[in-house]
Amino acid sequence: MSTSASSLSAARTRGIPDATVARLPIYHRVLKSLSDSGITTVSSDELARNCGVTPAKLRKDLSHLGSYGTRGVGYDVAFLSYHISRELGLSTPWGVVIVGLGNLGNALVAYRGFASRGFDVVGIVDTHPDVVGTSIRVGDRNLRVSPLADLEAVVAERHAAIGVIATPGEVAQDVCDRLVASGIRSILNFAPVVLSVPDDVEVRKVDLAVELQILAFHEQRRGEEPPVMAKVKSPAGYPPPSRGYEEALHA
Amino acid sequence: MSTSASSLSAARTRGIPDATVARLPIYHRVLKSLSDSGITTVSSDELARNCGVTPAKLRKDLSHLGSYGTRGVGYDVAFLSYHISRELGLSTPWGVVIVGLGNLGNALVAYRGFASRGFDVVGIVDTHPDVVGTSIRVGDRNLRVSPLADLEAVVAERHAAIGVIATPGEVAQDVCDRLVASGIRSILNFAPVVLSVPDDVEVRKVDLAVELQILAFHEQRRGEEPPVMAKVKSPAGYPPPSRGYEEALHA
DNA sequence: TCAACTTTGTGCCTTCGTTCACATCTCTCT
DNA sequence: AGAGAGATGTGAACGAAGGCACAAAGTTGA
Repeated sequence: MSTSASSLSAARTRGIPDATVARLPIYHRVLKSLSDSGITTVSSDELARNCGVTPAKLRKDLSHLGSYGTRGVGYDVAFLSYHISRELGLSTPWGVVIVGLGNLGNALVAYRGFASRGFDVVGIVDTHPDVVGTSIRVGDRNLRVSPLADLEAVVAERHAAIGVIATPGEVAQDVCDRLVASGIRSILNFAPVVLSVPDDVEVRKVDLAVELQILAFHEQRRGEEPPVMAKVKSPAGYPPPSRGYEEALHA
Repeated sequence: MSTSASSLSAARTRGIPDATVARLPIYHRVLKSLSDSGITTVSSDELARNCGVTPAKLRKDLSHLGSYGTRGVGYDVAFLSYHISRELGLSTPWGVVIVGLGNLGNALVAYRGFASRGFDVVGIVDTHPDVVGTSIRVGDRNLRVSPLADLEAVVAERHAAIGVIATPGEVAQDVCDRLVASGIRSILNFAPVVLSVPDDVEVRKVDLAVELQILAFHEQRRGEEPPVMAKVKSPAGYPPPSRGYEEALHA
């Protein structure tokens, strides 16, 4: 599956398989879409098609939450949507602190999908003098960018529950350690490094280059050489010409 | 794992399990890091620690590529790194076309990790008159932003093999269809929609909100209520107060 | 009321992925 | 040269996830 990784050892929680949990947000989003279209009832076949999964898988997933469907009819869209959002813990918004305000950090702050799905950006942290102290519009209010030194205070005072790391790789572990020390136990990491954290902290990772490399693998395995890009040709032996190493997401 | 999903039916290719393929890019990156540190040999224990996996898993993964280690010694960093990059198809750079130049699209274009890991942004496409025609620095040269109408031509003439969708959800399926029609068979989708594609096209998906929701699920299941965010309280019945629906990544 | 039809929920089986444990091979030291 | 230590590669056991097929339950129509 796409770019993600969990470091939390507790594989499944209260009997709901991880694979199911990973799909619930999709179901939730599609249900909301259906609801907005005025549809009030949907069958597992129909819903599954919209979610890109098989009907059997969908029904089994939903069966882990309880029996919220009606045989012979299907699922009530609003009812099912509510129970999924409840299961996902979206009834109360979660505070999110974003660390790193480079290109990616900016995109994250501007991303309106956060607010619309139960998350609330309560803190923005960076080190660069040019941005620290400036005000950024997020949602319906303005947020002042805090210096890295204030990270712990921001997390504590604004009750952040989730930390997002959008910094260069070199400082990601430091930021991570400080987030953990501040009490954060859920981290979304965009930096291209493997973070080490205590067992009770969950880290999910999004790595754009990794996604592309997985695509490249399958592309290559289609039996074709990549469309002639000319220039660079693979070396006869090893090692290949080394490219610049670690590149950061944040400029 | 990070937000990703494969729609390509061919689960495994040439005997290398999907789960292994998904980890190879990590191994490759860590090996490069070790190499840059002057380390020439590494044991599976050491490498596994750096990659955040167990030694047994690492060894089994590598065994699918061949026997590139030396018993009693470990792996030659450069040798192993080369074979992984070869397996991933990174010996020749892949052309990437990015569609959508909003906040996220901009971050992607600026992301130097692409160029450093075997990918080459050969095309940037958008619809907005303000950006179409402007020049953007990507890597060591400038690229002119093409209008959406030229998508097919850009893909064909510049030999793009991978398409990246960073558009609002509403137009993602259209863009996807046109990418596929242009011959693209590997797509990385950042728009919060499920794309439908022919069987021979692989789509990987990155959805930030989904990642956060998975974190929220586990956070909730730690037995604690989210740190008091005051204000919004969950409703007694259903449905919950509906929030604005589909939000796009691209402004 | 009853029969035909629709759709869920789930038991079973297969496939995929992970972990364990150890045989095998290499290197080092005496 | 031989013994001991160290690390890989892998068979086998285990566990998680996916898919099939059908019984159970509900609806519709006569």
